[in-house]
Amino acid sequence: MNKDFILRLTKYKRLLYKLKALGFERVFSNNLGDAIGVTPALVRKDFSTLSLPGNKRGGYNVDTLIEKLDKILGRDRAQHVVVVGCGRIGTALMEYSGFNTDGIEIVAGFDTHPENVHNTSGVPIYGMDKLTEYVREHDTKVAIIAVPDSEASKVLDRLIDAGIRGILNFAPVELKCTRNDCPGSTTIHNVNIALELEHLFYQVNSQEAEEEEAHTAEEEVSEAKDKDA
Amino acid sequence: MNKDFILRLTKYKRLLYKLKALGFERVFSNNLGDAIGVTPALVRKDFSTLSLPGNKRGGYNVDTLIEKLDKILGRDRAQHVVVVGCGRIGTALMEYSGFNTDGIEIVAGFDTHPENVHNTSGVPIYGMDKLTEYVREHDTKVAIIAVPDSEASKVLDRLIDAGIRGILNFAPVELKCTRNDCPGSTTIHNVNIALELEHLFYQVNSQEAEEEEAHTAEEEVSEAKDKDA
DNA sequence: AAGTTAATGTGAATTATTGCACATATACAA
DNA sequence: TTGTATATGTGCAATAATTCACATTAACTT
Repeated sequence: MNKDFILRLTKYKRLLYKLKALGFERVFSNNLGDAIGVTPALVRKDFSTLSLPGNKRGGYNVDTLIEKLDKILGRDRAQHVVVVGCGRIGTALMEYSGFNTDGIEIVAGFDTHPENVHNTSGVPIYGMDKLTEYVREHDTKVAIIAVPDSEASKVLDRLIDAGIRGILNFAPVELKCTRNDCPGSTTIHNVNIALELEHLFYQVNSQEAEEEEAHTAEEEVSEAKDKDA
Repeated sequence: MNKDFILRLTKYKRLLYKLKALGFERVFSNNLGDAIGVTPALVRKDFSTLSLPGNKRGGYNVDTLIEKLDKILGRDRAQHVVVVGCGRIGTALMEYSGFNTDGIEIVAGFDTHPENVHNTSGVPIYGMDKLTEYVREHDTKVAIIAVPDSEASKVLDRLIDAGIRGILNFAPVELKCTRNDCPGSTTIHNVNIALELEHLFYQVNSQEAEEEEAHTAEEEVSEAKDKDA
């Protein structure tokens, strides 16, 4: 069960919801493949490994796929998230519009100075001292870390202690769990924006280098042609 | 040249900067491997494919690695980014602290209503009508999209027309370039927060399911033992 | 009702990625 | 200077991921 695989599943699911909204009743592996950028064979293989059934000629039933994928991806349960750190990024996330349609809800925010938080989102903001209690009481499993990097690992510890099992980290440090009670039991995703940008710069730069090379090669070819002529 | 590979390179680089700051002069493949979570063999393989030289006993020279990686990752050029959409997320990014140390700088923001933007970052904010001009004049290659989903693909088009080659998209839609002049020439990274969260929920949920299973299995084992006894 | 077309489902082949293991070289010690 | 320990560099092996190719079967057509 690999990262890319799960990512594809969520992409399938979101796409299927959109298709359903458009009135689609069934869909083919090549439609799905085109839309999320993989080969139809891979789509079929994915569905095959999940035992998602299709019809030999009629493709896949959209409703069936959605239902089964929702189950597999755990949408049958409430998907509640807390945000720790209510600065610019934290509060921005609370207002983020892309969640509601996915059954995900940010239910609370925590900050060392909740009284200073400028919050227009309607999500309640509590002091950090309430964090553990809240998470335990509400049996919250997923949290977003949006604190400064200096606080991040401290917060991580507290979250794990409180029972959080999935963490999305926006702090500009690569968090990973070093404690012995953690391996396997807590998943951390780092959204490292600087890293993403560097990645982009690399691609852009190397692309340009390639193009220059290609250009040079072209020139050489045309020179060769000139020679021939 | 795969995605994970490039990601590892940037991780190596960042780690090396930290190590340099700590006074390290050389470093071993197992140090690096431990820190970024891969085997030492893979580190050596990576460096080998990039012809990054090491010493048979003395490991790798930190300065050399940094210098070469910076070149490979394109840090020898200015790394300027513009942000399109100066809402909560856009302005939050402008204040983001993790960039400066990486030679990345957000140089301008664009918004349909620049006069309404509450901006404390010092980054100049312009109207959308200035976007193309600015990008062309400053030869900017990378942009962040932080507009509502309804605007995202429109903005994407404008950015590509203006000459942007790398895009980090925070709008809650999966952007990809559908135009014929685009394939290969523009790289788009989607930071889809909802997708990330779904991913986490999936992992958390499936982990719990596994644990329950394991628990059940354990019980069965202990029952079997009871039977034996 | 029979034939044809067009899709799935999947074993096998291919390709990409990662890890192993050891020859090789180099820093350091005695 | 000689020996030894230790880390690299890399062909090869193992594993994982993807694609191919085609048998299979269900929906349409006639």
